Amino acid sequence: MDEALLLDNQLCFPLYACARRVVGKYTPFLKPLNLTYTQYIVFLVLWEQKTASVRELCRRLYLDSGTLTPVLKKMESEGYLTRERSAEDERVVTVSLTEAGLAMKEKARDIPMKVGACLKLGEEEAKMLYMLLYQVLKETED
Amino acid sequence: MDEALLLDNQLCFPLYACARRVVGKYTPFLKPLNLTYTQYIVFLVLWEQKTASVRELCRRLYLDSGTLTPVLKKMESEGYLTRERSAEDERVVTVSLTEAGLAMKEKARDIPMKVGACLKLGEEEAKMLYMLLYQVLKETED
DNA sequence: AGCAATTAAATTGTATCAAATTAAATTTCT
DNA sequence: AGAAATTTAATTTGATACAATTTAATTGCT
Repeated sequence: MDEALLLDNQLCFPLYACARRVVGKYTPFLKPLNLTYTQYIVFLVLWEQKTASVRELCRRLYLDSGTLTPVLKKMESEGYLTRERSAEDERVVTVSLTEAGLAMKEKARDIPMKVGACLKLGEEEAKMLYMLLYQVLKETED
Repeated sequence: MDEALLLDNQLCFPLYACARRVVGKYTPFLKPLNLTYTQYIVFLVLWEQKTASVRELCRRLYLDSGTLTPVLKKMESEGYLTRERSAEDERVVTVSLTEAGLAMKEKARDIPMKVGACLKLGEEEAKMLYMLLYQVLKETED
């Protein structure tokens, strides 16, 4: 028998399933705000720094421009942010939060707490999981 | 400041990014076999048990029929499996591996090892991560 | 200065995903 | 038995993802 090929022996599998499950836990809280998960994580960055290039967003969110561009355009059309070519370097598109985008922060304030409650992980376990995930992200760079 | 809204404080985020990253590590090994990751995990189940209902596949893979049906049809059209209505209960579709599907197992044999090498996690860490992920999957059921 | 290499976004094509709906079969209840 | 409820798949719809390509701008090299 091929132990290595057993579904339950593959680390990738629970990782993949778990990510979809946890992202899904956000849906009931995001839906009333008319936000998707991807839009939400874009907001998380912009609530921190208010302005970012598309490149920076891609890097921080581990997403590529092919994914983010349409999401950003949608958010722009909904009035949550603006997209402008940089004057110094016209390749760069700078994304900036609008007042409406900033206002959304209040409505989303309690989401992390609510989702956290769904996970039922102890503090130590959450910290450990967090650490291991970032370790994998770091080790698999490039 | 809103600590909870910081991107780096959200467990969901590295989980989501990490899952996509690790799935991406399979691509270079799956592409020569002309397989996608989803097709690969369907194979993982079928290499174990040769036959499964769509329902069983959905449950084991944490995917729903909306995702699996087109994948299974594609794999059927490529000759890797068959789909048949059960005689006893015609709601049930039974998926069965063909010879070609079984033969694929040989070609995929070394994939777990190759991908595992990319992750660079120690045995203890891998075990811990694995355990925590399954714990989250269990705690977030229903 | 001028060309090559690089970089940033956007575009295109393929493959997922999940939620909601539909349709058919089966089970349960009376 | 027959209606109602449940179950299983399939379908439809909307939003992602990523790879590969394209376009335009900038940088590096000579």
